[in-house]
Amino acid sequence: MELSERKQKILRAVVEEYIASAEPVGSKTVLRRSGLACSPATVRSELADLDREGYLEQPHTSAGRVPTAKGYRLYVNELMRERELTHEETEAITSKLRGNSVRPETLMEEIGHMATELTSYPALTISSPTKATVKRFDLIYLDPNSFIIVLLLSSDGVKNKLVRLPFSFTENTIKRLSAVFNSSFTGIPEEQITPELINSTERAVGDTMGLTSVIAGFVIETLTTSHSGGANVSGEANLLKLPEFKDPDKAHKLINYLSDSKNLRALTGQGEYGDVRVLIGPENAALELRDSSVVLASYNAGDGMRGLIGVVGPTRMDYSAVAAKLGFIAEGLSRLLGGGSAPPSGFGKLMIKGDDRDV
Amino acid sequence: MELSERKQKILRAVVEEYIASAEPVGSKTVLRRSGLACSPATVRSELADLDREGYLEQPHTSAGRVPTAKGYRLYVNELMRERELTHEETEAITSKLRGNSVRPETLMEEIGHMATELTSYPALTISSPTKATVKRFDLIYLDPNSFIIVLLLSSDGVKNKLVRLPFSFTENTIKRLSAVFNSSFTGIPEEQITPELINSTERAVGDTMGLTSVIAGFVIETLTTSHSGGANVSGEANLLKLPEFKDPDKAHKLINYLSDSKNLRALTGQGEYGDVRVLIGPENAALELRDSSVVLASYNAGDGMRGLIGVVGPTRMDYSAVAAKLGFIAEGLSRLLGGGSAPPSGFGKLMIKGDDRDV
DNA sequence: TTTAGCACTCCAACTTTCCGAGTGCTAAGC
DNA sequence: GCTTAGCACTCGGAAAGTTGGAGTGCTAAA
Repeated sequence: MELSERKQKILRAVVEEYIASAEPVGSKTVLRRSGLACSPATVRSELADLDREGYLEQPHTSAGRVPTAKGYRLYVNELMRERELTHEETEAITSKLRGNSVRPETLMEEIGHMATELTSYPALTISSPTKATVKRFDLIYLDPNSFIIVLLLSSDGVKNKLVRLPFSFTENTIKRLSAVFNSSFTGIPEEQITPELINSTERAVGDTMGLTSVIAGFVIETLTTSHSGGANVSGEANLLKLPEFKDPDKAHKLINYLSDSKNLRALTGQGEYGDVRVLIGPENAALELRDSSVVLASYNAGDGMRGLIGVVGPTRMDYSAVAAKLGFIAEGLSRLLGGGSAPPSGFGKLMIKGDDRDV
Repeated sequence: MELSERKQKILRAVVEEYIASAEPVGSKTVLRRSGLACSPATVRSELADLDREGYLEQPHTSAGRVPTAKGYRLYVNELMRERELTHEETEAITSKLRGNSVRPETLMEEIGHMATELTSYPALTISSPTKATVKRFDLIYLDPNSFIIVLLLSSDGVKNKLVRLPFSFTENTIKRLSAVFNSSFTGIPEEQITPELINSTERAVGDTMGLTSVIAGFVIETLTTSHSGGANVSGEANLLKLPEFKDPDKAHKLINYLSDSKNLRALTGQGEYGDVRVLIGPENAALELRDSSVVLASYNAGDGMRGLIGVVGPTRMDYSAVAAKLGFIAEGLSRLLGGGSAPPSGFGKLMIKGDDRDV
């Protein structure tokens, strides 16, 4: 059922006013904000309708109206005006991305901080799990007791480890190991590194000291840990400034929930990069997020990997500004990390996608 | 001036009761807790004395007593009974340290989590800055446009970078570069890597493509970033459960302060590893910490580096348990990271050191 | 020096009062 | 039929008032 234009205007006014003030919105305020040419009484009857239809609700009789999740949903899907970023904002983001000399360990953390700063909500970043393989294998001989393992992964990440052992070996052994590993452990996914493969490699090299299994162990560890993507949060303290979290216990529960990266990874969903997903209150699967909203933008992290950057806040969130900012960051990240691959058409136009589940 | 034994017992009872209950402590409660054989009236007059001498204070007339910073200080220095860790606690710590396959990137973070869990206060870890040098230098040739730089640092950390350039070079060039760098860039601190050195290296190799400066740039970056030690916090949300942080604003300020690693690094002080430092309320230099306490244990991170692990909490903190736990963790870490070097005598006996500044 | 007794203080929790913003309803007007 | 002015009503929340109990300091006697 379609809402009349006037109802839409009123709903928009209520949502935007509530987002700004966190106070229930009354008929007079709606009038002031929407600029409609009618009386408060008319607005009141319209408000009562929107209330009946489930878009608004009253904290108690004789209070103003507050949007419901359904109301926010309609607002986000149809009523929200696209927020243009100011030049300062785009500049801040692009310069940050450019300026960063791409130290992959800290990049996502810094991006998270930037998102927090820009939106003043806690920000989270999630790197999708990858099916990495080893692209190139090297051992660097140091001395009779130690060598370095260097792995170049299919994602172009480089991992290494210094191995120091209580017995000695020759440079030649290391060279031979390096060659054998380079031919038999490259290009295969983690699950194909079976005990049999390790055994046969061991025999092929004539290794009697267990070097092979040490090295294979590192390969497996590297592939599995790079497999489960990383996740982090920043700016949790910002929640405390919001009136909806004046109860420390509420804040505590949410922050706790966010601080477990397992929970964050559960937010990973399907969707093309370029999407901005908005999950409003009860649309969230997790109980702890049921009266908060999450906005997630996904980016192309190169090599077919997707990553997410998002923020968490009260349902009363400035969706349009947040979505625009996150979308822009994700776009920049895709350019930075995604390499040559062209972004999907419409990238940057910001496609807001909601959850498909019934509410 | 020495306190009479009875006064000491009373002070201890007040501190310990207040730590446990967070409520001002009255004369009857002191009596119950201390087991002294006298009447409440006697205790009252003693309390009044301790009040006059600055060890205790009253939130208001006709309330019980609360320890002052001076009171806590005396308690920590002289009155506190050493807390023995239970077998479960020591077991939890040692097994965690043993179980950890020492992935240096995440080790300190995990240790921080452990400290939070054990003490239920926010935990922080700080790795001291190092003067690292390059111990060994390698370039791995991949294809005409790319190679990997591998640096073995004096701290035995290994750093690497994949370099991909828009022009091509031969495997031989890379080999030559590797040899030259390995001889001229190893063993020297960052400040000796001057433009002159880079220029002369460039000439020596006959490099006209700028490869030398790319590589030198990475070396410098690595040495300077490993130079400024890392810091991190975990478990900030735990503050919210404490009555002293029921005001979200207070919690917000403190959490914000802690989330800036610059501020954390400012906590680094002198002292041998093996020390446990306790900073009580106003003893803290930072304004934001003035009504909180910080307990810091330092550990030997090997190679002459020191690291800190600590927790932040209200002045009403269970100092003896916290100090014991942190001390034990630091001890374990020292053994894990500090390698062969023997711990200073008395390690594990837990030397509590206060701040030397006047209060 | 200790202790019992007592008057006094003051917070915290609970009620009560009061105000105003905002509603829904009704009846008149366009 | 939609809109609007008028009006009685509701309800939360701030302000003010009330009460009880825990705890104190002082005094005088043991």
